[in-house]
Amino acid sequence: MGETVENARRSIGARRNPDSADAIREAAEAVLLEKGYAGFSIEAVARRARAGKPTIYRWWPSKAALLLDVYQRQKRDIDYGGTDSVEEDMFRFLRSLFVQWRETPAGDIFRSLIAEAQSDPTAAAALADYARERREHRARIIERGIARGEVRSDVDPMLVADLLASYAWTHLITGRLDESDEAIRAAARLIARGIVV
Amino acid sequence: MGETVENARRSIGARRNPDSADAIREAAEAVLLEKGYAGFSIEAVARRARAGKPTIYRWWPSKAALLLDVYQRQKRDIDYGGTDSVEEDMFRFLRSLFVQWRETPAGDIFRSLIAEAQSDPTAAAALADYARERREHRARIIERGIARGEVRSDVDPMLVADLLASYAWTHLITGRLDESDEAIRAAARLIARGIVV
Amino acid sequence: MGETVENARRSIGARRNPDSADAIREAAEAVLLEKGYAGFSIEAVARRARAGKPTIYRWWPSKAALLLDVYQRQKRDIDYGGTDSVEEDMFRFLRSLFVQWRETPAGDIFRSLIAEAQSDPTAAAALADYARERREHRARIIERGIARGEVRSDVDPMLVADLLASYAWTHLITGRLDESDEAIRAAARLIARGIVV
Amino acid sequence: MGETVENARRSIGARRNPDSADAIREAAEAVLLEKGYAGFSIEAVARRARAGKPTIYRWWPSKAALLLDVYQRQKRDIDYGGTDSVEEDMFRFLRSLFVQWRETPAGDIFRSLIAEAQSDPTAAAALADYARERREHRARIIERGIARGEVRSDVDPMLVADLLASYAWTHLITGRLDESDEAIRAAARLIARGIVV
DNA sequence: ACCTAAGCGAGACGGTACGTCTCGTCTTGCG
DNA sequence: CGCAAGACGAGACGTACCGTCTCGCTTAGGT
Repeated sequence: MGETVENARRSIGARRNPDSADAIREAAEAVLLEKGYAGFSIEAVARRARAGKPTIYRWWPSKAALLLDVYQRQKRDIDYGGTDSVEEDMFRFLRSLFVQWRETPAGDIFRSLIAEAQSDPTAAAALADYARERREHRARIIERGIARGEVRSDVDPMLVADLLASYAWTHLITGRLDESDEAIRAAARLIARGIVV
Repeated sequence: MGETVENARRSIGARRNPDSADAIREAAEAVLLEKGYAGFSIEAVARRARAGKPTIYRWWPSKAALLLDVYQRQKRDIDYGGTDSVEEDMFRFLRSLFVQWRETPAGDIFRSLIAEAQSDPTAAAALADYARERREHRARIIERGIARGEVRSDVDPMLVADLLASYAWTHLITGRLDESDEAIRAAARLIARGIVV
Repeated sequence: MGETVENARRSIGARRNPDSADAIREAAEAVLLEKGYAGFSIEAVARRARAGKPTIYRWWPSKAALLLDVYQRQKRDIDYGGTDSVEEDMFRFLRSLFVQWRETPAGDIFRSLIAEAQSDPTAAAALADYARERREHRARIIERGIARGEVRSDVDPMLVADLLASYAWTHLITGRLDESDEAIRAAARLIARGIVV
Repeated sequence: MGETVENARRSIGARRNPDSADAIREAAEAVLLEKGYAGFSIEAVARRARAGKPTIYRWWPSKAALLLDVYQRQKRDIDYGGTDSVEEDMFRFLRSLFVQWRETPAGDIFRSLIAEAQSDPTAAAALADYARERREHRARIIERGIARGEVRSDVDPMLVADLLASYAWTHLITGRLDESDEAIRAAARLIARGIVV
């Protein structure tokens, strides 16, 4: 999986060199991990990847684009439950997300992306798109609940997805990913109570 | 309110000059408003306030400290309800916060503070402190509900406050402060249903 | 000679841009001339040259290096005589140096360099090197005198060169470059008498 | 003599407090010794002396004034010979000066004063005055030589004094105070040969 | 015995410069 | 034409001093 380039990468002609792109993504992730968002600069990534800065700018127009790319590359599947209980499904989703953010670089990367989005409109747009897509995806938990008659039919699945994500995001950006399973379950239960028939 | 200094501010002896402090706070707010978080630098604030950089660093150890100061100075009271319905109280709190963030500089300032906290640990600590204090304050809505028997006594008021704040924060940082009253009420109702007896 | 850059200088690739180097040298000289050593700062030079500070630091590690460069760029040839009389050769050397220091920026630049060397060890080293090289060069006047039998063979040419330079330097740093030809010749004659056979 | 102030110095009424003046002079000397000219700032002296900056500015209008004061306070007598040989007298003077500059703070202080004089006109004037006075003093060595018939009567004593001082100053400012007695004697002999009958 | 005047330590003030960092752009020379 | 390399103008970073200011205190000398 694209281990560190040893001697030197060169151009492979008039087209994008996938090795370079990978090296840059890996370097970005490594820098983010080691130095955090504060030390995450295009300079640092280029140095680390032994890549020229223009090569980065050529393919990722902004820091945000690189962050998003790295985040999606890094992200693994989330447990969306699939039990016959919305509470259980929501609990598993939240716990799974908390674990992933806590134990892989994904959390730091996503925090960086959120930070970047507060000043860079393109990052903001990308983040908004991504968030909507994820909400839609998570909304299926509720839709399934409605379908099997567990959840009231007048509940807006997107609103519930929004509440779930909000809870997770806010814990991420305030450094509270260390919530216990009980605490997470309590949140899931509270929301579940609000929506079951 | 913050009239332009005419000739020049000077030292007023071996103690802090409140005029300078005010001028700096005002300049910080103005820069943030005009240039956004991306253009918010100590240099820019100093230039705008006609203050020396060391004067800023003397009293605000970091950009975060200045941001927080400006935010608290800017913040006005929030409607915490006080009706005999937790749903109504929560709705009023959320709507009032959305309005304030949308229609005053407070929203942009708080977004900046959140962004800053993702890279600056002191900002993160300050933000966490502030958030906890606010949560405790908002939890009273629920405590009142429990006291009058409207809310189940096994509900954790801090968890509810957390959910409320999460909803608001996430809408702030994803640029969705334009939710309709109906949407906000739907969120409040959902949570309320989950906690009433 | 040093026309003003019109639109903007740019990078010309991964190598030094001679235009920038020249612009910086010219700006340094101009600043030194107009503001004197007290007003000679890297900031001021960068401003004047419309160059970034890092560009200056990249090529001149210290103020001293820039000063020395400017001095050598500015310096023109000195009359080292070449007559058949050491007295006449020494006189011409001294007079030529006094004239140059008095009538061109070289004098002020060299004074600055001496001042800088009193606090900056790298400047001190550079100045010591330069001084030694110049002494060796000037010592040839005496060596020629020894060769043609005019000067005693037990005279150390470097000592004589040292005395000559000392006389000039001291007059420079105490603002006594306005010595008459007679005064300069008297000094040359005194030293000559001490060394002829 | 002027031991470290223990508790605090205070005003002693509407007149200069000699204790403060002494403490400042001592602090100036100590700072110069420990940090060198580069670290010699009014701030540093004030800190060291536990004095207010205005107290320093009140009595010494410039860094140069303080330096000169400290130099004169520090300076001890020089051996002006008094033998019946100008060469011996000049040698003793030079050696004595080299030793003093090398082994006491005087050398560093004087270097600083010379540096300061290159940018500060008041320092330059003070230095020029001081130098002239010292030259006149040293010229007596030659005058005595003329009086006893050892030195040619057409020799200008001030020129000889100038050459002597120049040799010493230049060695001071180029860090060559470590000349051997032989080297110093060679210089004295060369000049002596040029002036004896 | 009171009052004024000036010196004192202290330290904040508006500034300028420091030397370093990163930004995003540019151009080269190789492949 | 892509690539590594790295220089470029720009400008922010946080720190050190600059020289000035005002404070609250102390003391001496004139009233």
